[in-house]
Amino acid sequence: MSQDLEQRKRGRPPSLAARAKALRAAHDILMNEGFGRLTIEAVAAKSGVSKPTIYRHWSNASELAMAALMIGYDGGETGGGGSLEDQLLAQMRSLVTAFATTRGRQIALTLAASDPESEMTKAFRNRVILSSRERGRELIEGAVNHGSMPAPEDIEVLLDMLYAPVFYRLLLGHLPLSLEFADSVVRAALAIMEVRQKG
Amino acid sequence: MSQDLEQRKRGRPPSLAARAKALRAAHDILMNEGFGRLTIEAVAAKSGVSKPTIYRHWSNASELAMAALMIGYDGGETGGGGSLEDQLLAQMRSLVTAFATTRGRQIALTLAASDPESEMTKAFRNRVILSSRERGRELIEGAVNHGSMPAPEDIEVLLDMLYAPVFYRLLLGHLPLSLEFADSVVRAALAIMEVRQKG
DNA sequence: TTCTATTTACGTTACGTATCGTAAATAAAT
DNA sequence: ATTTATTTACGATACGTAACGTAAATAGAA
Repeated sequence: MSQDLEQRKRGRPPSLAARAKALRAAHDILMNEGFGRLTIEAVAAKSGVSKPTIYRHWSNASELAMAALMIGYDGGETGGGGSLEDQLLAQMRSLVTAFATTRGRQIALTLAASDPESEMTKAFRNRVILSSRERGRELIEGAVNHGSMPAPEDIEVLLDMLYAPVFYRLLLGHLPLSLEFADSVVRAALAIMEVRQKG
Repeated sequence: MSQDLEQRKRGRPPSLAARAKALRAAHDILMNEGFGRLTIEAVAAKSGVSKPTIYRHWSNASELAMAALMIGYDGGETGGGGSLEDQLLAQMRSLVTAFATTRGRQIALTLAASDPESEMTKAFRNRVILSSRERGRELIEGAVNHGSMPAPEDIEVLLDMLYAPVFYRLLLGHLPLSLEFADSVVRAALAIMEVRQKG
């Protein structure tokens, strides 16, 4: 076997097909019936994947729910090319798309509003809020190192200004979380950087 | 409430109907499908009694199987009246009746042949073999105290001669376990007692 | 190269319990 | 005597795992 391919473990490999079936079923239940109806038994029944197999991939229903929620959200990682603005725009749009639906927002709210110490809440915060912010940091630091933009005076402030408005709307729901809104936030944040550079 | 009636516990009483339904279903499964098919899930499905309720009455499938097996066996306790011979005959017939069917014998064999330390085997030994023997002891001692027969020289030997042949045939199956056989054993044992009395 | 042995995953079925809403009982208050 | 409060059992549903037979893979022997 070629040395640049990861050597496959002995024995029957885990089935990506089974995993995908379970995730799709979980996603369907989340979107169509709601968070409360997402149970291991329901996913097994709907997907045809056995409970032992589901438990081989995820520890509990919360983990599965989180993974299912993430199906439509790739963290902007596909936006590898283009300028910093292009990349940030791609990430923001992906983020917004994942939660813009009514049900998506309900689920996110349920997650964020539950016990702060619950696995679900911690998973949401880590997987979505903090990881999005870290991805943004990577993009900005990459652009600075690349010489395509000057180092910001305070990158933490910049990151907060990028992501706070999106999660603010997501969690409060007082105004629509649209792609236009995502674009505006990115452009405004970058404009601040340009002003600072000129001033 | 009358003081000679056991005061009923507070709260919802256990349901004798539920218990009876579960026992009947278990008995049907034992007789029609065999010991291996007797599972808590099968009994719940067949009887309509929930698994939690079944577990309130019996600790596991083995206990339930034993209880179901005993449905047709009342330990000869109904033979309250009559002579010692009448009582022993009634008990022996009841015992034989419980195991005389092909399936009954298969089940008893399965029980007796399994791991000597298993709960099932212990339960069978205690509930059937030893308790039958103890019931016989009670009947004989009752008759002696009653003055209707003299004390046997060795009651343990007498009990063995009464019950060993029945269980011997039950467990080996080399000859039929019939009501006539039960009658013969009782009469032979009593005849020995009479001979000893005269000799 | 083919065959056999071994390892690991999958599905089936069962286990035994947790949680919750409801039912059936008694105890206490009115 | 009636109503309300409290206790305990029931059924529904879900959880998470055990055991087993089979499938899908690699490793080793021939």
